[in-house]
Amino acid sequence: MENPAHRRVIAAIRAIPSGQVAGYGEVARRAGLPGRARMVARLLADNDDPGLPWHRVVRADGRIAFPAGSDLYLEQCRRLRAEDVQVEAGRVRGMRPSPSLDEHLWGDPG
DNA sequence: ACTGTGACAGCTG
DNA sequence: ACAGCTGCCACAG
Repeated sequence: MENPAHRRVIAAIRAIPSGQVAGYGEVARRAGLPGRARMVARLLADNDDPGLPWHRVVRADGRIAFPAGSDLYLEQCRRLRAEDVQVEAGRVRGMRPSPSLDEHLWGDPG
């Protein structure tokens, strides 16, 4: 069964262009459902559509959501690399952790 | 209604 | 960058 909110999330995931990634919370936000990151995760877990680019959804810090070494982890890693996405230590390059208070106040000294 | 769990996020040390 | 804690939402028992 599918709710209107579910369709939004699925659409948001399908909207992620190849070679790019988005966080769970990001997807939820784009779907007009701020704070529903867990919902995105649940939908993906329940998802059956092989055409859905689920591999483009990662954690907010760019890390793969699966435990390192697991089948799904390896699969996602493989798919991302197939799209020329730099993946290192289970983490996607280009994503950066949320700015800490220090960096936010003082700025990045570089 | 309460509790436990999970493909999460944000802040703090 | 890493670990710990808290807040959050949805679902199953």
